[in-house]
Amino acid sequence: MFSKACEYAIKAMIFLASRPAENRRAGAREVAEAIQSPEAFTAKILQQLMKRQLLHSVKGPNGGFELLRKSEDIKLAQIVEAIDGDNLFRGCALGFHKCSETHPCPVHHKFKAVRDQLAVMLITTNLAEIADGIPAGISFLTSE
Amino acid sequence: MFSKACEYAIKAMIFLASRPAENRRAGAREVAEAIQSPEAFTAKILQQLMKRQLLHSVKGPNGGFELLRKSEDIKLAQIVEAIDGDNLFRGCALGFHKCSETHPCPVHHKFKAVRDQLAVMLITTNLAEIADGIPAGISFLTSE
DNA sequence: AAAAATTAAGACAATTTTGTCTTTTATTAA
DNA sequence: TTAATAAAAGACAAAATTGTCTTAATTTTT
Repeated sequence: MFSKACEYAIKAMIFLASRPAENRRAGAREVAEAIQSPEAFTAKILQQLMKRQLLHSVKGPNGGFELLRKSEDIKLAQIVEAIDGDNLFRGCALGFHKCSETHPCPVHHKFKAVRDQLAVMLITTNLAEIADGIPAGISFLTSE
Repeated sequence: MFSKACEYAIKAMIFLASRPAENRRAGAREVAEAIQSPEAFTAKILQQLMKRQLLHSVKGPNGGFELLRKSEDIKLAQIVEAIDGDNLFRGCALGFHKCSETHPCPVHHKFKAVRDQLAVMLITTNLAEIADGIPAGISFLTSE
């Protein structure tokens, strides 16, 4: 569904959002350990999330990354779009550029409902609601 | 959403299903031209679809590929599963193997509805219903 | 039987994605 | 002010996906 990079991005953002407000900032190494992802690759992704205005970073000792906005104001769609683009939830399932309601590919109508439901979910779901389950022990971010 | 290989597979199967019953068989070149895909790569995919019991092939002059079963009896899910596996419509969105209803990843409940809708659609949609629009001029299989 | 057409198979190549390493730059703390 | 820490940037490497080419095997037609 998502690229590996996007999976890491979502996990990283959830991890940052799930930390106590007074200590939200975390370094790339800490993030990578928490979400069990390759450190250097994760660092690249965190930089992409910065360029897309989702994260902010601080260099030097005690530096690291933190959410640029409140977790309530960051939507899943923004993270996905930052890394994978919006093709998954807006593009044609068969890859046609000119596929539309009036000029549909053979599976257009079948996929439309699914794609729209996915789009609505990604656009309306904010980080806070999915991150809050972690400290509460209701959902998990590692495979153990 | 799907790999390129899977897009080609779906298009190829739709193309074959959309041909008149008396002349359903088509060679790899003909298929590739019809769906505007690289010929040799497409031939490989047709071979995969054969191994997965979705196509049958005949060698020699006037040879080619044809559906092994009636288009009504071939589901989209079988094509997708043959090429990309079932991860898209059964796996965890964040890639966890141990993600489940009782041990959910942070986005599990949010994605469950979407994934299930996708699964139902893929499993219930047969080739006939999506291929019939092509000869009728209602849907298209090329970008022109 | 021979020639032509076509799939089958496997090696090879290009591209994209994923992942690593090294050097530089900025910031903090001592 | 210096040393330590951490992000920034970019080159490099590995793996997966996408795509090509060549040779062999099979079938049909003549």
